Amino acid sequence: MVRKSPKRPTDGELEILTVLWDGGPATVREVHEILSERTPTQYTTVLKLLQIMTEKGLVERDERARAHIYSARASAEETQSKLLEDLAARAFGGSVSKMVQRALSSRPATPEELEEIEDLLDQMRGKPERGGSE
Amino acid sequence: MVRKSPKRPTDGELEILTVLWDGGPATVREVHEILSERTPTQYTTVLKLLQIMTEKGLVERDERARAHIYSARASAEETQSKLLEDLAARAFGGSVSKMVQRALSSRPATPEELEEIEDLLDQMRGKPERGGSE
DNA sequence: TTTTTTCTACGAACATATTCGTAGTAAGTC
DNA sequence: GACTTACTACGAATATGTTCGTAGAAAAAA
Repeated sequence: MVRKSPKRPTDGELEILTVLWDGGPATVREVHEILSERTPTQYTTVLKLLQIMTEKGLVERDERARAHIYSARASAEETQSKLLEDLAARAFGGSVSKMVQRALSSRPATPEELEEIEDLLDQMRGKPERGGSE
Repeated sequence: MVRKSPKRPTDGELEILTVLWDGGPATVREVHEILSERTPTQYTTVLKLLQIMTEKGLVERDERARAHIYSARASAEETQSKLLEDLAARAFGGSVSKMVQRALSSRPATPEELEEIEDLLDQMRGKPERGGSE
């Protein structure tokens, strides 16, 4: 058996996490309602996924009420960062900045977005110490 | 049956594509040799994957010699861009620039890298029209 | 020519993800 | 209390990905 690294969330899981990040803790019904606007799905499909995600530790479940309330265990920020790290490792030889460059060169951003990115760069130049992960 | 969008390459497929991008067209043996340094794998596993990738159109196969020669069908650039688009869609509400910002803020780059990114931004401000792929 | 090596094809086992139906139970309604 | 609705648990079918062994042919070596 091959030991896989912490494994990123699957597509389905990520969709659900997105709902939870956007709207906060929610019941199966609520998740299902939001989700099925985009992707027609059966109620029990969402339920099952949430149960699996609970086992995996991706979400937390509050069982006090009859309708359990699920919430994302990791923040959007953390998960997004991990996904990016993962993609960088798999497709960019581990180089986040190569990845950023590809992202920027293949898709022009609006002036506002450029501005924001610019600010970020300034900020990083100002204090090049470690801010976040890893 | 749900029609999925063009579907990104799987992990295994991406690993092989990376080898082909780096070293150019190669036989199964060559791919296997390079690959198995990182990930111990059986020869026939690589063979099978390459066969599947041929069916899927991810690689092209030159059968003139006994040992077939495989080459990546899409460039690294194209594929990387697609992977980024895909991740942006799945995890960043479709916003590439949000994704870039997350990538930059979670992982400081070296001054050289910052410089490169800076140049890219300048370039984009110079000509904000569509430049590249897609 | 016989033997050994190198290749491809392919089936099959196994793992993981996804989807949904059915069963059973608790809660609300009449 | 009887009936209907809302929920969870769970099994199972299906899809896809991954891994590898075996068979057979072609080529190279002896």
